[in-house]
This record gives sequence, C-alpha cells and structure tokens, in this order.
Amino acid sequence: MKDVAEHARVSVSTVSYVLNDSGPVAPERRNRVLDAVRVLEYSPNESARSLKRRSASTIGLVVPELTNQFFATVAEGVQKAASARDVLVVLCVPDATGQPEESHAKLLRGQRLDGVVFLSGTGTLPASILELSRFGPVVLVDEQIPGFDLPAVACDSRRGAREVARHVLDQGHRRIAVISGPSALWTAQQRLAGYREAVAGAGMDPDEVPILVGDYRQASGTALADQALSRPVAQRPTALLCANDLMAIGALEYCKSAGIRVPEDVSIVGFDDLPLSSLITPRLTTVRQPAHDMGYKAVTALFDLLENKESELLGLLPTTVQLRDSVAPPPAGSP
Amino acid sequence: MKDVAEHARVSVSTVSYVLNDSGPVAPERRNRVLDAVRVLEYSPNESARSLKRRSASTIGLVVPELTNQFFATVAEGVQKAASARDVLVVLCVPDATGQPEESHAKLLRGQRLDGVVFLSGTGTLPASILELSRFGPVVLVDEQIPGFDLPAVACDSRRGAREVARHVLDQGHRRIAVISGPSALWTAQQRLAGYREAVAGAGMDPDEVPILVGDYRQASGTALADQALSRPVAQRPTALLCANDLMAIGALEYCKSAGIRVPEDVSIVGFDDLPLSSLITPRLTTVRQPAHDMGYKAVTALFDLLENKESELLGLLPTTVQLRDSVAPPPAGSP
DNA sequence: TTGTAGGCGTTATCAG
DNA sequence: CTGATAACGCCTACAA
Repeated sequence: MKDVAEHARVSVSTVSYVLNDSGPVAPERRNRVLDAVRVLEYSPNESARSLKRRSASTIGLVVPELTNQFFATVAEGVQKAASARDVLVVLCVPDATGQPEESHAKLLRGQRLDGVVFLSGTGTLPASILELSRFGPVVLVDEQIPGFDLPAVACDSRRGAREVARHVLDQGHRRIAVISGPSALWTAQQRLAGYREAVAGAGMDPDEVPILVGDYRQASGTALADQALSRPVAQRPTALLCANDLMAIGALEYCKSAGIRVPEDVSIVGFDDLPLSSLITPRLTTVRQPAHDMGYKAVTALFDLLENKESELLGLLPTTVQLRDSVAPPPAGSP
Repeated sequence: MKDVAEHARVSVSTVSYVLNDSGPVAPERRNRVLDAVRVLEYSPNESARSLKRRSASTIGLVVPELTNQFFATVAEGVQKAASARDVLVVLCVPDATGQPEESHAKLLRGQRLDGVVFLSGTGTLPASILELSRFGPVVLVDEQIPGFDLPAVACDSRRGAREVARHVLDQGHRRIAVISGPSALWTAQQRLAGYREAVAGAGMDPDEVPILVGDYRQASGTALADQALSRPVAQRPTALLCANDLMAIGALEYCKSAGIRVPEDVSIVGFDDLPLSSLITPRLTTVRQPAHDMGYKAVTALFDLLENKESELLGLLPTTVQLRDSVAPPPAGSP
C-alpha cells in the first residue's frame, strides 16, 4: 500500500480513502491512485483489514456431510448468499470422532469467522451448538433446539408430513407404519406430529400406528422396512411413511430384495425430495423442502444478526408434496 | 493476550512462547499462563497471526457445483485433509455468470488463502486458472491443462475407459456409440482415447465409432441417446459408452421413455460411480474414481508446494470398473 | 529464562 | 481536501 502511495505521489491515507471511499479525495488524485493500483496489481491484505475492522468477512458453514444432496443444496444456497455479500464461506465438517464441543467452538473463537450457519441434520448434540453460540451468532438450518430459541431457518415439516400422509390415507390405506427420524431431532418430531395429525384426521387412532425409529440414513430404512414388513401379509402395513428420502430409498431397496412390489404391494413415501428421488424406480412420492432457499435465508438472517437487525426469520418456509409413482391404493382385500 | 499476561503475572512474550512453544519457559510460569488462558477463555486472534506470519492457514476449494456427488466427495476429502492440518477450507463456487478470471484471482490476491484446490469438472476456462496460479499455488483435481503443467491430482481415466469398453466388447457388442464429454476437457479426451484403444484392441476401426459430444450433464445424455438410438434397429448401436454417470443416467432416462430396454436392447456404461448409480434401475456398470482420495491427495500436494517440497504427485490414481446390471450381450441377430 | 520494543498492513483520528 | 500517526493483536530479535 505504501508502494501504491508512492507511485501515485499521495499518502497512504489517501489510498485508503480511495479504496473504501471513506473520505473526500480530489478526482485527479483518485485517478492517480486507481492507476497505481492497477499498475502494481495491488490488492489489500485482508488479514490486516480484519485485524483492524474486527470482522473477517467470513462465515462458517457446519454440515454433517456433503455427500448428502440435501446438505449440498443448502450449502450452495449459503454460498450464493455469502458471495452476493462478498463474504467467504468456510466449510466445516465436524469429525465424527472427537469432541464436537471443542472443535466447533474453536471456529468462532479465533475471530476468523463472523458467524456460523449450522446444519445439524443428523443430530449433533445441542450442547456443542450452544457452546458455539456463546462466541458469536449462530443460525440453525432445518432444525431447532426446543427450549433455547436460537435463530433458525426451517420449513414447515409438519405440514408437509401431514399432507403427504393425507395423500396416502386418501388412497385408502389404513394399515400404516412410520419410519421416523432420531427422536431428539426437531424435524423428526415435527414430521411425526404431522403424520399423526393426518391419521387422526382420517378418524383413526394415531397411537395404533407403529413407529420405527431410524437415524435418517439409508441403512436404517432398509433394516426398519424389514422389521415393519416381515409379517403375514394380512397384517403387514400397506404403506410406509418415511421421515426422509434416504430411509425411503433404503426401504425401497429392502422391498426389491424381498420381492415386495412398490407400489402394488406397499406404498412408500419419503421426505426431502433429493434429486435422486425422481431418478430411481419407482419415482418416490415425497415432500420437497426449499433447501437452497433455506441456505440463502440462513445467511440473510445471520447478517441481520450481525448488524443487530433483529430479523426474526421465524416464519416457516413452505413445503410441497411431490406426487410420484411410489404410492398407489392398497392391494385389494386389505381392510 | 495482555490480559492473560497480567493474570499470569508474566509478560506477553512469555505468553506467546507458551502458546507456540517457541521459547523456553519455566514450568511453573508456563502453568500459570495455561491457567490464565483457561480462566479467561483466551484464544489468539487469527487475523493478527496471519498478518504477522504471512500465511492464513486457509485454503480455497473451487468447485463448479456441490450437488454433483462426485464433487461433493472430492470436497469431503479436501476438507478432511485440511482439518487434519488445522487448516480451514473456503468454499468457492464460481458464479456461472461473470468473469471467472477476476473472481478467482481475487481469492488468492487478498492473501486470505494460502493456496487453492481447483476442481474444474465441467470445464472452466484454463485462462482463469492460469490467472489464479500467478498469485499462489494451485492444484488441479481430476483435470489437467495440457501444455501448462500445473500440478494436478488425477486418476487414470484412460485405463478405466479402456477396461470398461473392453468389457462391453467382450460381451460381443460391435455397434457401439460414444457419448463423450466436452472435448476441451482432459478427462473427456482421456476417456475417449481409452474407448478407442479398446475398440482398436478388438480389431475394429476406432474411426467408425460415432462420437457424440455432450457436456457431462444429464440432459445432454438424454438428448444424445435420442440422437444415437433414433434409427432403424438394425443399424442402431447396441451399446452406449458414456463418459460420465450423469450422461449415462440421462441416456437411461431416454431409453425408458422411448421404450428401449436396458440392458436387453442396448447396454449402457458410465464413468464416476456416483453413489446413486447403484441405486437406479438397472444398476449402472461404470468406472469408480477414488474421489475422496483425490481430494485428500490434492491437499497434500498443495502443502508440499507451499513448503517447496517439490512433491510431484503426478502418478495417476487407479480406477476400478464396477460391473453391474446395465450391460448384457447384444440382442440376438445383431452382427 | 524473561521482558521490551518494533513492525506486519490497514484504518481512523485529528491536525493542517 | 490531505497527511502524519496511533492503534489493531501478535510475533520475535535483542537486550537484560
């Protein structure tokens, strides 16, 4: 920067004024500065800037795994929103082993990050998030922590679950099983609640619907489908409500290997609308979440927070049921 | 830091010595410092550190899109390798619109990033990469720029392509078409070369194999499959060699909609082994690339570069053919 | 073994 | 409108 100042025959402060237009500069000298910048290919040292401004123009994105396309989509939304503000996004994939408490908190403590977008997804411990939020603003995506209202951007899982369940019930299904997500997760609770509402709405007793608790991963869908469907045909559920697509796909795999036809013998629905869900056979009936939007909005909310703007982004984003091929009326002869 | 020094009744330099063990400190005073750190929850300001050390302990990861699982997997490898070194990863998804030259170069210029791992994938302009590499070390993943040997971590696409093509030929296929990737891309060239080698190896003339050039995206697979297969059955290819899985999936979609059975009427192979490729029906025969490894190795190479270690990671990583259901012998009666 | 002081590249304050 | 100058928080000779 000193070089630029010399080259332009002005003082460093003038250079600074020009670069941030933070002060009045005579047009002629401003041009001299701009020229010098170009000639010398100067660009300001961002570390020094952060040091002085006490802000890093960088946010963190905590995500359990990128290979899950839902997370990847949210991440893209986050990235877009951040780069629209000229802010960098640091990718944090918490190590499965080890104390998340520490590793997360370290992120914000060094002041390299101004805030964090937290995608808890497969059930990180609330403790580690709370710890993190002591050191700076944190916005949760797709999850909430009941009792601690951290700012969160989520969507109306409950409504989506209710609607997709209603669709299944409307087809005539009465023997239904739920493959739920980890019960500690808000989304899993919401979806379950939605399913139960629909069941109640159809005049059935929600308590009679078997709930199998999975972990949102494909393998658990397979295992639980086995568990749900391994019984005499007359008692076997004719529809499986899966709390996410990955488990639904696992269930589909199970059915394929067990010779159970979908949707002829059993209907299956998922939740998330992963891109691959419309590629598999049968195409999965599911609930679309605005994943990209959620990421984008989370960043917006984070910046509002950083500027004390008190933006309550608490309104839930809408979900939309995607009707596809994995649902059909129950086989003839089932009650 | 001054606070810590006061609390521990030592000088700031002692604190610094302790924190980096960059100087001898009496055990008793060291403990006092460590205590103070804990009590005050002190952690060093990383911006100041970077400023002084002229290195940010941060690398950039440029990736065309995260929703592509191949990229996501590489990204996870990058993340792992970086966090093993306590280095942050900044996610850069170049804006489709706008000058990549500028936006990329900006990354390294501000010295917030020590280096960049560049995942060119769907064909970013070499110019923008070259521009970037003027300002700091850049390691390419999965691509090379012929003529400019930038350090690159890639895998042996050519061999994989040759082997999978040979498998198809071994099944008896003789009317074959290739759905290739963008001809500017090294991977596309390599794969095409591999296919041609296999064809020549089977005693056929490679120049008689029709080459349809796609863009590695699903839609182009669909369109080109249409083009390749819309002809009298007697002349229609019995096998499609697709240069990546996405296009193979597109081709599969086309076949499904056109009532062409895979693999009974036409065999299809892909390249990449995306997780979803074994989920679709029929399960796709394809070539696995060590995506995670490539990401990991790229970071290793980048750090070697940063330390002038001259690590030539030019050895190509191995690929492995995944035999699955989308290939069968050609229909009876085809030459 | 410990402390003091200077500087890393910017920005902001305050005289001119 | 412009230019010295003092921080920002840390590291590191160098001196004690």
